[in-house]
Amino acid sequence: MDRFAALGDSTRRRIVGLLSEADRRSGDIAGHFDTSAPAISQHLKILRDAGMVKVERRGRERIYSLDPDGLAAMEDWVRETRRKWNGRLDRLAELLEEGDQT
Amino acid sequence: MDRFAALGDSTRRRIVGLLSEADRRSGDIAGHFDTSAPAISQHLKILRDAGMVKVERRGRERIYSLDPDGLAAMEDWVRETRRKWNGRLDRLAELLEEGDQT
DNA sequence: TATTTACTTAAGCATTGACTTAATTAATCG
DNA sequence: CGATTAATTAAGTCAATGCTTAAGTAAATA
Repeated sequence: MDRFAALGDSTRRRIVGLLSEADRRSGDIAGHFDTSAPAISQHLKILRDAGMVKVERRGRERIYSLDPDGLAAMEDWVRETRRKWNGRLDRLAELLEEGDQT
Repeated sequence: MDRFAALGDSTRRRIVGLLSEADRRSGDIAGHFDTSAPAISQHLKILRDAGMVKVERRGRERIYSLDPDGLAAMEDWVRETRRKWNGRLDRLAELLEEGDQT
């Protein structure tokens, strides 16, 4: 599952939101949801595979943190899409000015 | 299906990419893919419902265009997530400076 | 007006995805 | 060591998703 598909799920988006505020233990994350711990663990695996979060083992706990590279990749896509869109508007404006003979 | 789920599919992301470059007829869009026209039509409906694209009827053609509001909503989520993440870094830097007694 | 063109909607099917409970792994504590 | 705690992996279920072909709608054209 790629980054976008991973964020297509609202639970996973909320997890990313939680991790943007602070690093958290797996159980801590699960505590924010009504679903079972295994379900959250599965979501975390998907986010890990998608490069959106990182884990660090600490004793029997696993500390999850946001992977800024994953977020940056998202930003890149959005920015590029926006850039192309804006470029069209700019070209349109140029055309209008030409016709205008200002 | 919400905006993020809609963009979770790579075909739909490519459609959005195409529309960021230019408005296009339904058939024109379908021509960029190997899948059938009905499949693309279904994707377009999902993007429409998610507020990512708009349609305008012109004779028997349908002209699709990117809905910039939909893109803006995406940008908002990404920006907010980034903002919180950066906020953490800033607070960390402050703590380091305090301890530093510079 | 009959036909073609552009596109969507319907129906059916295979796959994927999210959830559950049960079982497993691994670290800590009495 | 045996029990508890933290988390993951396994197995199974059910709904949702994406695709296909067939059928339907509506505008343009011969």
